[in-house]
Amino acid sequence: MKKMGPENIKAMPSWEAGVVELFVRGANLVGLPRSVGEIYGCLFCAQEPVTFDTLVARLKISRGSVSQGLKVLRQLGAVKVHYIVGSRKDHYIAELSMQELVQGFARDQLGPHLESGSARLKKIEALIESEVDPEKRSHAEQRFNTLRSWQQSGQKILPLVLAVLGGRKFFSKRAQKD
Amino acid sequence: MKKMGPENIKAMPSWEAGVVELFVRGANLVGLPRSVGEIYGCLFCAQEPVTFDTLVARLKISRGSVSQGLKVLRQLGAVKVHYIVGSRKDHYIAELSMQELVQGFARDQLGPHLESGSARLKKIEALIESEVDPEKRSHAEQRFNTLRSWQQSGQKILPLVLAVLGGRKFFSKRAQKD
DNA sequence: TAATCTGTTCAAGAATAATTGAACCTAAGG
DNA sequence: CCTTAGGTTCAATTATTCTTGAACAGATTA
Repeated sequence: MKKMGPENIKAMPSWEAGVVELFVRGANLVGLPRSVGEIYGCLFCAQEPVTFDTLVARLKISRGSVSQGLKVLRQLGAVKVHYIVGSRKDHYIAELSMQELVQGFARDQLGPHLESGSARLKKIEALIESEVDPEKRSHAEQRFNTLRSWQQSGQKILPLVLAVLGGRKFFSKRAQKD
Repeated sequence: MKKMGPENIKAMPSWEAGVVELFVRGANLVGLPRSVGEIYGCLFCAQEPVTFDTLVARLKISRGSVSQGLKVLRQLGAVKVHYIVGSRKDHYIAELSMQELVQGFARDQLGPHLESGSARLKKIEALIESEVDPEKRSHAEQRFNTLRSWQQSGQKILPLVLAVLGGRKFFSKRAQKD
């Protein structure tokens, strides 16, 4: 089979650089590493599926970063693998549906936090009932109720956001293996 | 004037420790340093206004951290200073209105990002019009439109979130000096 | 004015998080 | 089998962010 010659490694056009920068800031905003933003940005701009090696060349980051970044993005549902016939390389494309992106983020990044938060609230409640002496109990309970009401508000918001973005359903329990 | 004896420095009750932990994780979730979460958590639990020194003692963190943490929290509107008569010390109380907290966060943390994002979008648009060669122009424009539609969705969401939390108005331009 | 009390600032050090690159798999080709 | 291409892993390095504490500034009192 044909050996691929050196790839498409011409410099990134400036509008793409701008988009990449935008996604780098976005990634940072939601607590993801810069490299993840770069990779998504690059795929977002691309007209055709992009290979691993092209990402390394275009972004000038290490193979390790690309591998890990793609892993995160696949897991979030932000990129899809596009298998191309006579090529052993994986080709990647960006998921452009905001709905998908937000759902993936909610599932993988927010979900676990919300669950653990919920567990912690239960613990706190138990501690209040068992360890706070009566004179202070009422105040502690009041604060606890505030926390719970915040949690409830939070839970209302997520589905709402998904609805605005055109989404239908919410996250169940997760699936998708590495 | 009377010299204050050594403060209330008994160990933090375990339910408070739990709440502090919760806020530490919350702070981390929204990109704020641990110490800010600790301080807010401590104030949140307190029955009465708390002094600077009490925070240092209860949380076992440095005066510098407390000073900086309180600065952030004041700026966000998450704590208020409560002036108490015959005391030169500042006393702090936590703002318990979720609405206030979210508004402050939107104004100080999100706002600037959204504005700069908007500016970047304009730049990208200009670059596409001026530098992308015709065969690729249409694709680039299509991607740009996707970005803009995402931005618009984002802008719809914020007021909506504030509404769910009982808020009325949104952020204008900011005020409040250090 | 000196002395003390409160709190702030910021450079230096400590702690975290991200990136790199070489070793390492696995599948396919020869 | 042995080799190579394509990717992944992970320990070590590097970059970033947080915390600390000593020096500082203002404000009050003696």
